[in-house]
Parts: sequence; structure tokens; C-alpha cells
Amino acid sequence: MKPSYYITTTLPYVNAEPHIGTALEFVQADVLARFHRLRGEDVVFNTGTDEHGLKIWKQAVLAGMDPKAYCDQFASKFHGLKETLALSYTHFIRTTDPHHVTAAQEFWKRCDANGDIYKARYVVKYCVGCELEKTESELVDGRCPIHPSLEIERRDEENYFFRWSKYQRALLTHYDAHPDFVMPKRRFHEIRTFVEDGLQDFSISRLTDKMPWGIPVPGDDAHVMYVWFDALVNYVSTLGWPSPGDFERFWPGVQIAGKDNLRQQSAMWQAMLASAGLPLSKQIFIHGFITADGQKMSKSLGNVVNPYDLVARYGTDAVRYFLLGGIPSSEDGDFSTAHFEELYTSKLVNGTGNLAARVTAMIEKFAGGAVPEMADDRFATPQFWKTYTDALDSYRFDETVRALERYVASMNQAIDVEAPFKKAKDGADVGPFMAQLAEALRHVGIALLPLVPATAEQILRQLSVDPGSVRIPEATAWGMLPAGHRVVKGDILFPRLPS
RNA sequence: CGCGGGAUAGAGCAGUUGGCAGCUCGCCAGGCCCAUAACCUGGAGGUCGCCGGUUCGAGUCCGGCUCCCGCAACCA
Repeated sequence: MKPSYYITTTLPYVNAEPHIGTALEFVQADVLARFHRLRGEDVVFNTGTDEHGLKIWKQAVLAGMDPKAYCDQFASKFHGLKETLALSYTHFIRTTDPHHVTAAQEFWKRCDANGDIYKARYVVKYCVGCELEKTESELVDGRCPIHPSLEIERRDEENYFFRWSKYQRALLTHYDAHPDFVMPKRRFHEIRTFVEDGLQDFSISRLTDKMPWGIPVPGDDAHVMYVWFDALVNYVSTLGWPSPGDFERFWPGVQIAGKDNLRQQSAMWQAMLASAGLPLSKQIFIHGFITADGQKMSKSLGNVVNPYDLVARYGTDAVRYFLLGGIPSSEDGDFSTAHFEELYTSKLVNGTGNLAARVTAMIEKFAGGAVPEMADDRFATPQFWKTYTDALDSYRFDETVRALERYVASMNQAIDVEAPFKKAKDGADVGPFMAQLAEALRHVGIALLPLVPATAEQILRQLSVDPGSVRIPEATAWGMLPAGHRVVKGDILFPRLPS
């Protein structure tokens, strides 16, 4: 049986337009999914939408819509990213899916059976003007910023709580036994310190008569689950849990999440798994945020970067390339049109795109459009693959891209040193060098497959290589391109931007 | 003493275990003419936020300080 690999994104809350940060997480996950498929693994790649909770319910009521119907319009918006960003996810779960609902209830029952759920009084701060609960962080000087003339009321209600505190020791033990549990390292230290400082049980239900849009708590119709509890369960419900099958085959899996999700994913969810008697996640990768022109993206500033707009303007692969190579993979990064266009022109138009045209054109001109007899590797190709693979295995997508850029640069350099266009005029044999270039371009094409799949396939087809037949590591050996393979100069890969 | 991040060439950034300060863009000067006016070579440009310490040697380690930015758990 093939090895299995499971990667999942967090589920974006459906009540928002997809923005470039969502796209970053999706693309990073997609690269891993594609890379592991190339390695011959059976891959489950999960994403979806988180659809319960107060905000959705409130907005649906305002729009005079049924909450589910309201979610439907948004869910399709996120689903549309699949084509726009060339995502290869295999599972798209919505937390309103019937199976997820029953799975979340089963999960609750297991935690309850383990003695980890109890009822307690829960004090909320409530703004009568908004008719909404408010958190401390939403208040300004203890007052609702929207209704500053009204006093915030304190309201008591009975809620269910999850015994998070009970798992402090278990979490720390697990962290210590798995020093790569959370990547990068500094996030791991951050969560470890947080757990070490002590955990407070958290509320996991809401009163149905105040907010009915949630999964009913098993055996108590007066409550629905707090959206966090329900949403986290998606990582296993999507695999069919509690049925064994795919769950046993693919869980535990790799999770990818933003820095705002560090606690929920690597401490809350892990304690929940332990409580339900399930294995903890395999690894969690935390990425940063993308700012726009140096500022945090927000609706009020009007600087939200929409991935659909970017793709419409620059193309899918250009956007993917920027997300992977244009910003630090695990730190905050900045988006600006100038930065994006600089990268596009210097690396895609002048770099990879031009190189592919250069090499294929030369082989047509100087080698009759066919690969000559193969010659030795002059590009340190094995070292390139090692850097490339190590970088991907440690979620350094930016380093992966840089390795590729260096490889491309070394090819341009070699062309200049070798000057085959001169030698050909002098009647010298440039065949061996043409073979080296064709072969090196094949490696570029393969390495691009997980990153910018459409471009990669175009390059490989120009070399008459079937992209579907590529397997790693077999295909990374030097000299796999057979002599006589037809080479055709194709269309321009990346058109120059209008100046 | 709430948690975390940042401060490196004009701009944007890399610098893994301490060992001659790098990359991209831009600028200047050459080369080449196969390629998407692309490519290659060389050059100018930095007291690596400030102060002190460890060391033969610190952007990198330790202590202190200044400034900027996120987050602060029941914001989904």
C-alpha cells in the first residue's frame, strides 16, 4: 500500500471575502499536497468553510435569509478559489455538512464520557444597543464603541465548559517528546510558554434561545456548541471519523494555520483530541500575515487584497509564485503592487520564462529540435535537489523558490560562458551542451510542478516529457531525458507587463 | 517586570552551528546577440538601531536601552 499523507488548512470563517492571506495558506498546503503526490504518496488535502456562530446568524437574520442559504453563497466563493489558484484539494468540508454535525456530536460525547465537560456559570458582557455579547477587546473604556452612551450589562448564563486545564501536563509532555510538533521553532516556544503559564477551561456552548445557529449539544437542546469546538472537529470528520477507514489511514495529519490560530490548533484542539482518545496531530506549521503596503489589511482601510483580482490581472502561477517566493514563508510579509511586479518581471519573465524560451529556441536552431546524446551534469543538480527537498520538508517555501532561482541563474551563466551561438557559427559541436541544457530545463520543469503547476507542465511538454509520469526521486536523476526527444519552443510563459 | 516580532546599501529583504557583510530592484561601465530590449561580467553605495560584555574574532552569544509593529485566551 502506498504511504499516506494528510494536509489540512484551517477552515476560513465563511463570513468574509477570501483575501490574500487565505490564498497564502491554501497555496502553501497545495504545494505540499502536490509534492507528496509526486513522491508517490496517497494524499488527502482538506479545506472547507466554518459556518456556524453568532456572526453568521446575525448577518443572515439581517439579510432575512435562512442561515444555511446565507452560507451557501459564501461557501461557493471559497470553493471558487480551487480553480483560480489551481488548488488540488481532495476534500472540501462545510461544518454544516450532516456528517460533520453528527461527528461533532460524537466528539462531544467522548469528551463528556471522559469527564471533561461540565456546566458552569459564564458571565458575558452584553451591549443592549447591539443586542450582542462583547469581548473585552471589543470595548473601549469599558463601553461599546458603537453605543458609548449605554452601559455594558453583565449577564450570567449557564454554559458547558471544556476541562482544558486538565491537559496542561499532557500537552507539555507531548511537546517535549516532539520538538518539531509546531513549526517554525519560535512558534513552538511561544505555545509551550503559553501552556506552561497555565490553562483556563473554556466555554464550549451557547444558549439556543439566544443564538440557535450551531450544532445541538447532545442531550441538551437548550444549548448549541460554541463554534470553535465544532469547527476543530472538521479535521477528523472530513476523514469520515468516527468510522475507521480513511481516518485510520490518514490521521494524524499535518495542519497549516496562521499565527492567529496558534493556540487553537496546537493547544486547544490537541487537548480535545486527547480528551476524545484520538492521536494528536502529526505536525502544525504556522505562517505569518500579509500586510498591504506595510499596513494590516482591513476593510475599513480599504486595502484588502483580493486573490481573484490578482489572478485576473497576473495569472494563477504568478500569484502562486509571489505567495511562495515573494514573502517569508513563516514570517509576516508585505504585499505591494510594485513588489509583486518586480518579482514577476525579474524572476518569471526574465528568469524562468526567458530561459525556457532561450533553451528551446537554441535546441531548435543548433540541434535540429531534438535532444542530442546526453552529457555530464554541470549544474550540481543533486545539490539543487537536496536543498529543494529539505526546504519543502521544513516548510521553507521561500528557500525552495530561491534554490530554483539559483539553478536557473547558473544555466544562464553557463550559456554565456559556453556561447554556443558562437561555436555553432564556427562549426563546432554544441550537441553535448544542448543536451545538458535540455536536461537541466527538465529538472526546472519538475521542480516547478508543485509550485506553479501549469507553467511546469508547459515546460515539460516543450521537452516532450509527460508531466503525469514524473515521480520523485526517480525523475531527479541526471540524464533521464532520452536522446532524440523532440524539443519545441512553445508560447511565451510569462508575458512582459505593459510599461 | 503580560506574550511575541522587527530595527542590515536608496527601496524591499537573506544572513543556518560566531570566522573576509550578501540577494533582488534601481544607478554606472563593459560584454553578448541564442532568448520575452531578455542574458553575462565588473563597479559605486552599509559605523549591520544605541551602550556595554564574553571571545583571537560578534549582524550572529550575554546584559541593558531606544524606537516601530502585532497579539492579549469565552474576538469564529
